[in-house]
Amino acid sequence: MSKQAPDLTAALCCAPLTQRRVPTGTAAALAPAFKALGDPVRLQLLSMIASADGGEICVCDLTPAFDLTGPTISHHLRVLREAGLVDAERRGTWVWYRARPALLGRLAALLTVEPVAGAAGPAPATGTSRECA
Amino acid sequence: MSKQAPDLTAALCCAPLTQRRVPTGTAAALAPAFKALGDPVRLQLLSMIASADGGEICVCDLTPAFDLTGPTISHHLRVLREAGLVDAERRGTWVWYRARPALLGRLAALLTVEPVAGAAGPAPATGTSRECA
DNA sequence: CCTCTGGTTCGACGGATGTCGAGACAGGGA
DNA sequence: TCCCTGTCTCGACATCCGTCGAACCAGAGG
Repeated sequence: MSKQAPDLTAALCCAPLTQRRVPTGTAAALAPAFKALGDPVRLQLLSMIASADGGEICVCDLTPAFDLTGPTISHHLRVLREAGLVDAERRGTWVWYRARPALLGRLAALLTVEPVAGAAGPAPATGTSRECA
Repeated sequence: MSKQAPDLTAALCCAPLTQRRVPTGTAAALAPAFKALGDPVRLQLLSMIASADGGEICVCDLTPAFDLTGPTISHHLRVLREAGLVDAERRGTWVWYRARPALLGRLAALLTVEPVAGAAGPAPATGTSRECA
């Protein structure tokens, strides 16, 4: 529980990679998220979760989509959870996963090659992104 | 040398993660790039390369920016190279690195949360059938 | 109560990864 | 020529990662 969602407060800057050098703190805060995406299974899991109808999906619908055992899928889901990319909630018998678009948007903004004025930032997110020019 | 630039032809689709499920081939092709970004040192190296003045930077300017030995920096640069994120060229005594914006843009598009319609140029005519050229 | 199903945690295994020192290679200059 | 600087390769080491089987926990019904 305590490892859920690494402190993204260190990633104050969200200017694109290609514009100015990313600070050490930002790199340290965002690299785990990229590492979590660095596995084909997790990439597909996140996609299935994020594109699910209704915004959420049950683990029972994720597991049969891969040639992997239950514990392995559960491990990958925990990695995504601890990276802050998804969130889980148990309702009755089943556990439902949903995506966290805030971090996803921040990663996309970091990799953007063109400035793309009016960045698609997390509108309902915490506080104001004052640091983002 | 033969490992330079993994076949990105498998990543035919470039629709955002959140729109539809990422195919297995796309996930397998793009996951190594995310894995390469999953290290704070490599994230800073790529940023220094991509944001360098003139579009390229010498290894001799990268190495002193970290508390790491030469071989370690060289290793990280090779990972970025083999992921197709950067390119290297030797000119005289020094080796110069430059970014490859194509793959970077594809990764950013995959993580985009909003379609960003109309952000650049006229509206896309075909609505949801956004096929990658 | 017991049992069944869904999901997670634990422990273990093989393979990959990050880091270093030592050495090799490339190019420029004395 | 020899040497010096810059960069990469090699070998080694400790650690981390992906995967599995077995066991464990949480709810829903009997």
